[in-house]
Amino acid sequence: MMRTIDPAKHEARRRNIVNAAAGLFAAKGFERTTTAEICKAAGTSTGNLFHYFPNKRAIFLAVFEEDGDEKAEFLARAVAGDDPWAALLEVVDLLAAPAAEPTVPPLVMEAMVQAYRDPEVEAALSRDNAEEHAAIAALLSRAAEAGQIDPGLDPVGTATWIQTLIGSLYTGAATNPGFEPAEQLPTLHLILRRFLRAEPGPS
Amino acid sequence: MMRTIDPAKHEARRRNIVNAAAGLFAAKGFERTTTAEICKAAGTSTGNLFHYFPNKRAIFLAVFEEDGDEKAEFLARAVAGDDPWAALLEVVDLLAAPAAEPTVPPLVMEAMVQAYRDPEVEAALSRDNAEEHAAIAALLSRAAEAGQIDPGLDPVGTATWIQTLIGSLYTGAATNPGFEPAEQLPTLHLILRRFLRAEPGPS
DNA sequence: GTCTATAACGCGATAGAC
DNA sequence: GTCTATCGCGTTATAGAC
Repeated sequence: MMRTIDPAKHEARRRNIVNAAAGLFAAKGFERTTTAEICKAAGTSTGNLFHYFPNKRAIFLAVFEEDGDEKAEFLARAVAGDDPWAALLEVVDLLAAPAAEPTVPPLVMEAMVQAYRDPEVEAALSRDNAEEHAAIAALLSRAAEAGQIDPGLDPVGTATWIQTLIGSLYTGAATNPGFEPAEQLPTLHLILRRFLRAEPGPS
Repeated sequence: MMRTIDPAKHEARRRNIVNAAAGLFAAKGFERTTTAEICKAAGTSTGNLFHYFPNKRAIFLAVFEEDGDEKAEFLARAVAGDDPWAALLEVVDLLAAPAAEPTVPPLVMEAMVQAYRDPEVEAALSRDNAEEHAAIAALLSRAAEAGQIDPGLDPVGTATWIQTLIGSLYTGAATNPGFEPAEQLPTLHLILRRFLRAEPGPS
């Protein structure tokens, strides 16, 4: 008598719940989304939902616990590449890409707000942030050595600014109705090019 | 027997409630702040609170309905000034200044999130946004005419980017613990100078 | 024995009657 | 200005299906 059955079905059901919840969290926010709504959207029921997750917060956290591995690999490969400047632009594009999906920017906003009160959300976000920051800072250092960017810039502080510039695509998409992150990418590249590649120069 | 009393006292009491609520909204967010807490913090009681405001949302809205006049004046004066580039930097500093106050960034985050669902909040924010955007775009046009910045930049799109850059100071302060907007202002100026004043140049 | 569904509890918040 | 009715939420206790 197969004791524990297919973990595949378990995962599928779990994912189904997470996906349904993600849509609701994006549309209505965490607190205004009720567990009953999640159940209805996922086609399941209360008892079942609390069989997969201990509480509502755990569902929210699960939304953001994905695809960490692929990104880490990509970042590692980029840092190790030959052309730091080109790699930097690729990293920027990679990190900016999800902003074009309609549900992601509101979810990111919600996560930033929740990170304020919930230490677990805070931890999850800062882990991701630190990973990206390290990769960007490393690329900036290497690009400076290679003479591709202004060597006078502090890699740590500059990396933070690049992250906030990418973040602007998310906040912009979440707040301005007509803001299309994909359209803004060329401008972001232009800003970075002019900011980073500028001659040290006077004043 | 004076029927309707001093509107001054009314306003003071109202302001008192709004200020107390603002602190709580900043610390705990809108939904997690209870009307009872607001009452306690404001030193009043439930019935009295609902005498001044119809519901909790109205209190939240009142937090953001202030000092509109002074800012509008300042913007108008800046646009009319002699040196558009200097005026632009002054406008940036003015709009960035509140980010240094500890309670403001979380409140702004909360407002951006609430603007998604609440049309009234959305309206209030976009009114402010449009005002600032118009001023910045006008300054960009004048600075381009005066040969102070790259004339190839689209004033409308560039103004939006400048707004998001300023917004980064708020989101950065709200998310990164060690992020000090005041310290980042010089870097913001540097980014703007290099981005905007660059020669049109090739590539 | 693992998964799913129903139903109900306790809590706390809003709002309005007094 | 106090007090409290009403309602909706997250959660759990209980019981049935695969």
